[in-house]
Amino acid sequence: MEYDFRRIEKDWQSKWKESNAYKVFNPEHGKGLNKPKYYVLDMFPYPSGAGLHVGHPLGYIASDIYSRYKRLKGFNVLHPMGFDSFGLPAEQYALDTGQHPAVTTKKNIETFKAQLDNIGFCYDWEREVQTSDPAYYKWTQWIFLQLFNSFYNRQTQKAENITQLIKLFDEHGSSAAGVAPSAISFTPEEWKNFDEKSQQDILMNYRLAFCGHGEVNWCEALGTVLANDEVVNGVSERGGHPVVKKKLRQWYLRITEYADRLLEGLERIEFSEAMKEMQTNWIGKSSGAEIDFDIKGHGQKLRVYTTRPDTIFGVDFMVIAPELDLVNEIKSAAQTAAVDEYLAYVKSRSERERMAEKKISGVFTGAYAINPFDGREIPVWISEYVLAGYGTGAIMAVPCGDERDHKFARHFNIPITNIIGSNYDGEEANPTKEAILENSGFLNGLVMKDAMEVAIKAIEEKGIGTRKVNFKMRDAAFSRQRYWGEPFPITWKDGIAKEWKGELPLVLPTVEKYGPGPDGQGPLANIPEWVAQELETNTMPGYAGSSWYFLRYMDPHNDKAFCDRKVSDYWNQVDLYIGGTEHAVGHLLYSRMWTKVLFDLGYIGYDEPYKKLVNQGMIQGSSRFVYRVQFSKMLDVLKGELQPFSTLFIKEKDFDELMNISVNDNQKRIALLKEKYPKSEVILNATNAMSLAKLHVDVNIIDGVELDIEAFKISKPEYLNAEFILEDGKYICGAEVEKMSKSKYNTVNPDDLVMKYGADTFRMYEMFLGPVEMSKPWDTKGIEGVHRFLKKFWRLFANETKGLIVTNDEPTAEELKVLHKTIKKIEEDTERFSFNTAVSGFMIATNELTDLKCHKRSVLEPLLVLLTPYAPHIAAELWNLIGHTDSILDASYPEFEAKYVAETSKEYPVSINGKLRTTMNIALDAAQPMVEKMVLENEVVQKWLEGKPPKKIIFVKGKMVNVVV
RNA sequence: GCCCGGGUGGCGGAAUUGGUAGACGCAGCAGACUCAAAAUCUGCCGUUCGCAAGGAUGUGCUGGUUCGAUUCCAGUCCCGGGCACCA
Repeated sequence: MEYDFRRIEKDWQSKWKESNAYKVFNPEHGKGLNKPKYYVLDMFPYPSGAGLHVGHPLGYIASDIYSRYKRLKGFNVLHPMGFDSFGLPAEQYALDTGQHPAVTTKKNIETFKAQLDNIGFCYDWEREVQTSDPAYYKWTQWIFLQLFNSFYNRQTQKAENITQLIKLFDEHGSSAAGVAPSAISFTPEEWKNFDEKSQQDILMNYRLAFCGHGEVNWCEALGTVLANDEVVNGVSERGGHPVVKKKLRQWYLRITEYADRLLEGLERIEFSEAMKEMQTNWIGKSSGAEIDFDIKGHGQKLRVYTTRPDTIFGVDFMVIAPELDLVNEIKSAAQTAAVDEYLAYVKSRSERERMAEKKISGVFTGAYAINPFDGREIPVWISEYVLAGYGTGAIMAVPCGDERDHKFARHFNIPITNIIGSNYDGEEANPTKEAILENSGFLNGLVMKDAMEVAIKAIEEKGIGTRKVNFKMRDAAFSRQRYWGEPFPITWKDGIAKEWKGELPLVLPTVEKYGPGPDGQGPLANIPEWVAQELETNTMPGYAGSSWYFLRYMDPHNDKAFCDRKVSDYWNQVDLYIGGTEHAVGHLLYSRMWTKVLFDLGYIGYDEPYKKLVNQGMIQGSSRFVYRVQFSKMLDVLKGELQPFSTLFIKEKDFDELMNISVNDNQKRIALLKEKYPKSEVILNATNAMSLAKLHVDVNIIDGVELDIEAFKISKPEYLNAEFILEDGKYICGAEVEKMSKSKYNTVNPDDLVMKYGADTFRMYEMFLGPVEMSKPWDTKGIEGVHRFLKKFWRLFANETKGLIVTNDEPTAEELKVLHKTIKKIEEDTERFSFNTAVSGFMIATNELTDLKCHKRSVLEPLLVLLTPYAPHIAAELWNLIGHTDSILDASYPEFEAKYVAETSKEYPVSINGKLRTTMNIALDAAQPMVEKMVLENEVVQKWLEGKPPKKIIFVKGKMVNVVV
């Protein structure tokens, strides 16, 4: 009876499918109610055309193991899967091939599902969601309308319906409590007398989803705007196309109103410190003050933002962002030419240039600001290092305390005032907060961090400024000029945006062509019927559908609500969320905001979606290279035809050496080759034209680093006559770790591994590679070891000749010890997501039981249950083989206490410095001084000190490890 | 530049967080079974001295605390990730 994993896995997968074994019940159906709930969620995939590679399932396997474990522990577990099926690549594909994105998406999803089922996940597919499904995006649109129809009440600190804001305006005008300051102030009467357009324009400034004109990240190549987190180093995250700032009408989410709550919420959830740090940095909260400076000889005031009001006496110059209108109002006649020239220069520089080369530049405006405390005249400069979009777009520069200000002052020879005495060395700025202030008027003698409060109070008393908190985070751009996304249920009439009157969903229409519409509009603008209805022509961004999907899984077929309140109360927060770090400041921030809004409006009962987040590491590809030298006939070169004449594959280090020789020095290159490979036919016949190339080779035809030359020639027939330079009869490939991708020929398809070793082996091997959180290059080599383990495990139950060999004998103490040790280890490891050590635990137990020749049911049965989450198919098969008629999926996880106690010796708990230790484990010569230091709570040690030594002390390598009475 | 992680055999990685460093697996070496192969099993496997028993040394580097440090502290050098003119 052999371990026939192919048959076993096929059988069980179809059995589980037929019996709906993984169906999850909501409480109203009766089945879940008496159990506590547990919600395990994976970040759902974008169904790309490339299918799954071995990197994808890492997190899915971990979550599947944990779900199955929790289920065996008696929880009602929700562990769904779905697809984030709106997005750019499908649309790009449509542009290229003319195939409708819905068609390709459907095909891709089918492939994904087949691949996932192959690995044996316990998804309830009846709960699948697809963001591009009208039944799903109906509710994305509905939630969008909730955002559109809400504002953030700063007094109650939550989202409220827009009608409440209208009421506030009716009663108190623009100065109503809780209403953010507005550009225009108005009384209740004025409000009521505004025409509709004016009223709507004002309301738009408060809606949580709003439309505005602003500088957006415009990507010409993609023909759409991008959110800040979708732009990396001045190019688009997807595709790496250049991004420029452009003023456009766009939809936004007013996420800035939630900045404080998004920060506060981090304290209540289990995210990794790194993740919290990333979100905190992105939100970028800082507190300080805004201060007005009079400008000499102008009615104008210059308002700056600073986090260090304590340094107000150290201000030696001011800097304004070049984009500010104020610049032109205050520039002096003498400086006008210089200022204009500088403005032109700034305008000529692209965002990328600005980021790439940060050189010190700027120009004096000719104006002076007056320090409100000592009346000093401070020159006002403009420079591109001050950003128009942050704070007031103007700063007070304190060179002795700020590195950038210091460099600027040095560069332009501006005299530096020292207010921190010896803490400033004249060479480098010192941003300390601990120094005692000097040359600082009424702040003299104060420690800087204490002086901050004093300074802010003085500023407020003088009426020249206020305490101010600023955030780096901006409102999120929420519209895309694309086709394959949710349409906005919004109509425009006379410049007023209104909720679409029809019944949701507003279905995405079919288009003839997917190209952009007129004037930077989306493809929807090409459809006459759409435009005739005055519908919004933008669509929502990719993160719209993913911002709330975790709620839809709870109640996926509800057509009355996005999710019944009773159901969302039952399933509550996601207990465990597994996914990559790449969504740190995108999806994870947006979905937290949406959750808070839905909570504020009373639709759900909690304001954080994810209780605990585990970031799985990326599995990188381990690429292999061959190093090609190609020669062409001289005659062909002269004719301009570079037909490859002969090909040679050389060693990596020789290739590197060749690369160091200039391309123009072909003779030198050939000489080097002749020296290295004097026997090579190819080189002896070499002519002048040589080309060098480092080529990716498919990792699947390589064993380690050794190239299978025959297989290589079959896959690339053009190299049939190529010559290979061998070392010890082998061609050794170069190796590099890169991102796993088809174009690098370093992807490994899980289907192939499942076919060769089985799903159970594949699952366990992915876990065995190392901690889930860790990124590591894929290496197929070790998979044999895990496969051997499963075969060995099988042989504890059955044997080729005799068949089933499980006995009903009583276990020995030694066997029980193995069992209990293993139970303890696997449980603890599974609880703390240490799946790699848990797999080791199974291997150790199997080895030990094999050595003990233990085939006893009472020992093997609990182990089998233990194994179920990790290798469900083999566990189910063996469970039935040993006579169970029920499903192992319903078995109850064994809750034995692990017992280490052996018959012959006892370990006594000893407390050292207040910490409990289970063993005494000390060097012999060090024992006496240590014992004197110990807090003695232990009879044996007490007696020892009284002169009654224990019966036996066990030493290992001179160290006492155990005490026996 | 700033902020987080992390440096342990030939390799992936363990070490219950201050108590036998290198579990488990891969690779390697030697052997058993076999006509042979596959499969399976046994032994060895950080470095170094030794025929051996055994000794010395060893967790990036330099110090420190401790009876005892891979673990804690200070300094330093590498590697990975995030942010990057946010005043």
